[in-house]
Amino acid sequence: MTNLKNITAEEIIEQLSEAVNEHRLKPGAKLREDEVSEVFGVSRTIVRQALRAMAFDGLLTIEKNRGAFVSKPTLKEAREVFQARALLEPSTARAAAERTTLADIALLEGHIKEEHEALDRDQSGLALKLSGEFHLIIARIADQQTIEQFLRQLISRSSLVIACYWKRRNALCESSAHHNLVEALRNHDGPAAEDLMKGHLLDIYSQLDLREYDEGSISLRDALRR
Amino acid sequence: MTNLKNITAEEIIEQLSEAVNEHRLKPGAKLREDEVSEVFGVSRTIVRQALRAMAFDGLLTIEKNRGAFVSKPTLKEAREVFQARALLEPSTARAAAERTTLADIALLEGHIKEEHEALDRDQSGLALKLSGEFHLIIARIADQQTIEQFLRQLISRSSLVIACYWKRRNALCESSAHHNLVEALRNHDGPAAEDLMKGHLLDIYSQLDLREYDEGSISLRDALRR
DNA sequence: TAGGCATAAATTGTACACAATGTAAAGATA
DNA sequence: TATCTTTACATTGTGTACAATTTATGCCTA
Repeated sequence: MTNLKNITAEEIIEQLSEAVNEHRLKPGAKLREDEVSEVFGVSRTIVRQALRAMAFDGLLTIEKNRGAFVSKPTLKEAREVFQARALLEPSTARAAAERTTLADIALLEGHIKEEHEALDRDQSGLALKLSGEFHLIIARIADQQTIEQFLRQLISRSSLVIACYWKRRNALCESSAHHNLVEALRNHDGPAAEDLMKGHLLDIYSQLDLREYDEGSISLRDALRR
Repeated sequence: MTNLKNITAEEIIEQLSEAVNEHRLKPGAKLREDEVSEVFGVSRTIVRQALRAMAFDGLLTIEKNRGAFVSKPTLKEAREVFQARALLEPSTARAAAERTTLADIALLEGHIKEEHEALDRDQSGLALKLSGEFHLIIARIADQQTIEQFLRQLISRSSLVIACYWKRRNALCESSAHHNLVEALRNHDGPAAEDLMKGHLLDIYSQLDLREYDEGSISLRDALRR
């Protein structure tokens, strides 16, 4: 991959996170320290730093003496992630609307364009990553670094949720939600941006299959008893 | 301190975090790896794990090749922390109200009692920590682990903000806000809990001195030019 | 053949040595 | 004296060896 030496932990985090967000690394996948250190040409020390950092963001789950795995959100976690986003993002979009510049608009539109192109090429993973970045940019426009950090985690975890619970296997529905949001931002219409974001999140949420299934296997015995 | 061996990184995080939350470790304080490892009787490897973890929560700031310091929130960060809390906590309090049990009430009242006792003994640091835990318990009652994690960070960082920007040096004002919140939760009155929490956070925020001061020193030259 | 036990291999966890860097002290020069 | 340089020291960063643990393999027994 990147063969130039002096690869830093941050670069590994960047690349691995991207792979997770694009679903090239799927929930449950194991990341062996030796393997990663070989791929990037660094020592295990650096790799461990990177894996730990990603675990803090919830992207990986580290099981003691067993290793690092791409996290598999439970149903509860999946719901919580979108509940948290529902609290943070609409207000943030409203705040962003009041500060949006022309450069911001251009950036957002560029992202939408790339996203569409990715979808046309059936690179749904890439499209998903770009879609997530779109939401992050809005937090950046709002100039809310603290919330942006939280959102970065939540959006990455959303990607895991989508990997696990998305209803239609084929395509990410091509909605005009992002386009409408950009319009609201362009017009500095805070309330509209807030409403659109709220609706957009509900829209995504509704396309997840979060029905309760038998979490059990606690009661396998019960399940077999007729 | 704890002399029994096999001290784990988590225990170090726990103890150091407590010290920061109680203002026994003040913003700007340096945590040398050797010193910490001596105190806890563990190797630097473990200490480094702990310090890194705390840095992720924003409690410490690690400067490359210089070490770990208790974070000093900037004015902007201070505002952002409370803006984020304002988005998360009121809704969480409302959700909590619908699920509060008698055991929860007892727990919260116990906390309030301890907090008062600490204040009576002039242990304002301890009171502050207990006050923060009160807010965390509400998130736990709401059964929102994701939000609880974020709040844990935000509340710790609030403690740093208070250490840096609290107006009156002497006492944490003895308000009845927590007591009123418990009443709302007891009555399963979600809207009331939400409003009380919103007001409570504004109340704390208004007691911070977040006036813009000359962040500069960028322009020392300008400052001296008459 | 299935299950359990012992052994070997693979993998992660930790300590430590040394390298890289930053910091303070002493000396030199003007 | 003040400022810059050099030197020595203190502290953090990284690679590696080894310990602890888990996982896989083969063997034995019922």
